[in-house]
Amino acid sequence: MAKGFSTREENYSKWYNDIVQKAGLAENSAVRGCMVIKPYGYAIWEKMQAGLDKMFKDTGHSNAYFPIFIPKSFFSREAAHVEGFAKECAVVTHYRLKNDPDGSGIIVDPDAKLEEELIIRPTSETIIWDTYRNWIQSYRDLPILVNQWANVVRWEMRTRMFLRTAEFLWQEGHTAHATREEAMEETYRMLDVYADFAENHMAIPVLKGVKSENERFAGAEETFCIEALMQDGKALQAGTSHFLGQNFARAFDVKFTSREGRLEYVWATSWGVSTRLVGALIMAHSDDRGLVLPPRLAPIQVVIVPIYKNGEEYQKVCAKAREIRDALQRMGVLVKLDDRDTYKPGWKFNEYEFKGVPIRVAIGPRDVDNDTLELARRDTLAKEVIPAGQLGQVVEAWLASIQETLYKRALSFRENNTREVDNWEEFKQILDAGGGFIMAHWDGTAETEQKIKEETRATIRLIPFRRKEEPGRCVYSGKPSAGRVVFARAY
RNA sequence: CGGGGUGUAGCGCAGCCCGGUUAGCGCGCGUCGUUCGGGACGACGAGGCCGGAGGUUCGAAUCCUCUCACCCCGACCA
Repeated sequence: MAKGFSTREENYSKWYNDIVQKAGLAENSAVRGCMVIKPYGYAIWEKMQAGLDKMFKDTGHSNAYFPIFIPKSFFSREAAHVEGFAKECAVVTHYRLKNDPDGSGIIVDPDAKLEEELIIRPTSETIIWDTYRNWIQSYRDLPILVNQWANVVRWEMRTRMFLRTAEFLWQEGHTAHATREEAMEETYRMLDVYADFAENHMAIPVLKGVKSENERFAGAEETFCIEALMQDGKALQAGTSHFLGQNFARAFDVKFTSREGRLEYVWATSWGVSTRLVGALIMAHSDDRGLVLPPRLAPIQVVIVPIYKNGEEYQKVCAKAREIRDALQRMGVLVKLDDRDTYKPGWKFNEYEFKGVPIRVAIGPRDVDNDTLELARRDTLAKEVIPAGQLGQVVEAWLASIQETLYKRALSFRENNTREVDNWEEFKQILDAGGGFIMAHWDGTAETEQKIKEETRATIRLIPFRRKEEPGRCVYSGKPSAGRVVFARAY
């Protein structure tokens, strides 16, 4: 185990914080609840953005940008929406500072009070639908398929790096459609995009389903989500896609003339994922030696560490190292040659290990003489000496294999920690003994869900889309149930 | 907002109960030398308004009062 690292066993949340800190992903800032995302952490987010952005474009969406400030009155137009977000909004009340007359510093100028306060967006439905009103008159103007990359602010009581911060980065898609069916299709489509991204880019298997009423987005008719299981047995909501019905169209009076000449309200969706995904990535794959990154999201896929005793060897080894770096680069591999003379090879091995770099190539004088290279893979920690000429094909194979191994490992973890439970005592016992997903019957009432939450801190993560028809009895109330839902303690 | 904790060098901490020279340790940092295939070693060196304000005292990191900040656990949430 790495020096100065907590283990998952010992203290899971300390382990998580150690990784964030030691891998150089982020740090706390001078502002409570807000983090500084450091270059390496931001590079991971950029890779996520790139992957998702392409998928959004491929499904017909365009990016746009709306203001960070939302007039308070907009916000209160949709009743459920305000209700849901009111408690965590930052509000701008003034637009000017001035020197304190008593000379002790700077104060808010009381004469610069805003006519109407501005909310710093916790999400952008209201300002976007206020704008869409002017964009939409006819069915010919539909659909509108827009996405925005932005920051949002939700004044959370308690925060955790990446998983919950007062300000976070995300994307929010906001679409407008002529029919319920089309909007519903879009809601499903984007959830599939998220699931595809989670599984194929992040190597994290996810469950897809519908949120219960309690967990539904404020202002939505239905919220779909993907849920992943973290290594400590807690669930993490990794993405949501909302069918907003005509709620926002009504609130902002967005109507269009249909093909049949009728004036109708527009149908809406919204969907988002955030920098929280970075937290999911950490908790899904990393081990007691540090971060483990799936190759598709690794800012550095291969690091080359030269080994040498003196200046002469340094020249010789680095010349060869530069050759292989260039060769890998030509193949499109993200490769870094760390030829710094200020750190020792052993130090670098550890450094890149806790940064989660998938493949390490070590090259020393012996390798140059024998025309070999030593490769090590981060997921299994296996080392292998290969002929230098095979580097390209081995790297390619390993990157694919690491991506696959991580997914399979995460999948088998989830399978081993998903249990069908029909007995209330067992339900509680499993939660206290490591958690995981619990598939249990539920009577469908919010009251029962609430009671279960109060007694166990577990919530309904989702009602699976595809669940077998299996009549049963609610694990808590014993009342009839049409099928199992997924319970877990969640982040 | 409730409960618990912590503020002493860049980071992690000791010292505080029981007040008394120049406030200490580890890591990190700088210079030099030896090292370099899994976090090297030695020598020398730099770095502190002991979170802030007030008080008690001949004397405060240490005792008292007040304040501010942050962290952890809850409630709330992506």
